[in-house]
Amino acid sequence: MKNRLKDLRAERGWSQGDLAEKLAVSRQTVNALENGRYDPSLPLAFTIARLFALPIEAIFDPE
Amino acid sequence: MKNRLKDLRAERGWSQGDLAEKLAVSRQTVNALENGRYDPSLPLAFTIARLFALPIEAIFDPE
DNA sequence: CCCATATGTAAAGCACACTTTACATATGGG
DNA sequence: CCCATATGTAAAGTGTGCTTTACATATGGG
Repeated sequence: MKNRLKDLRAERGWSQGDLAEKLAVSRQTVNALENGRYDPSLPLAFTIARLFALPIEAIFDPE
Repeated sequence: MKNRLKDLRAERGWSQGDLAEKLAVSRQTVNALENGRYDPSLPLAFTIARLFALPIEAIFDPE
């Protein structure tokens, strides 16, 4: 599953640690998501979508 | 996390087994999702949304 | 009455989502 | 140069998403 996390984060000038804090997950989790090592849980996907004020479908692409 | 699976399935006159087959998961998984025992993975949420032709946010509610 | 179909649930097992701790490397500012 | 910050990754542990097999119960049609 592809995602636009790295772009969305960079647009806002946030570090992975900043994003992790806002999402209440570890920095390693953010890194793993950005680099496609695994997909977020559905609840985390909702948290991410809410943070960026976008639909889940606008951030994640099942491809 | 709440979801509208049971309603959407009933509207179409499908059994849990029918839905499981269309989603390519086990009937127990459909039953567990409908009864809120756990949330689907993000890929499965996308499959469900595609099947019902609805956005993920129209089916699942993180509450 | 039977039986087929639908639903709920349990147990054991595997894979993955996420954690903490830890280390390596790059980069830019003093 | 140094050091702080940012990023990538690894290992071990926990919980959960999903599987297969299995059993119990309800319900409606013949």
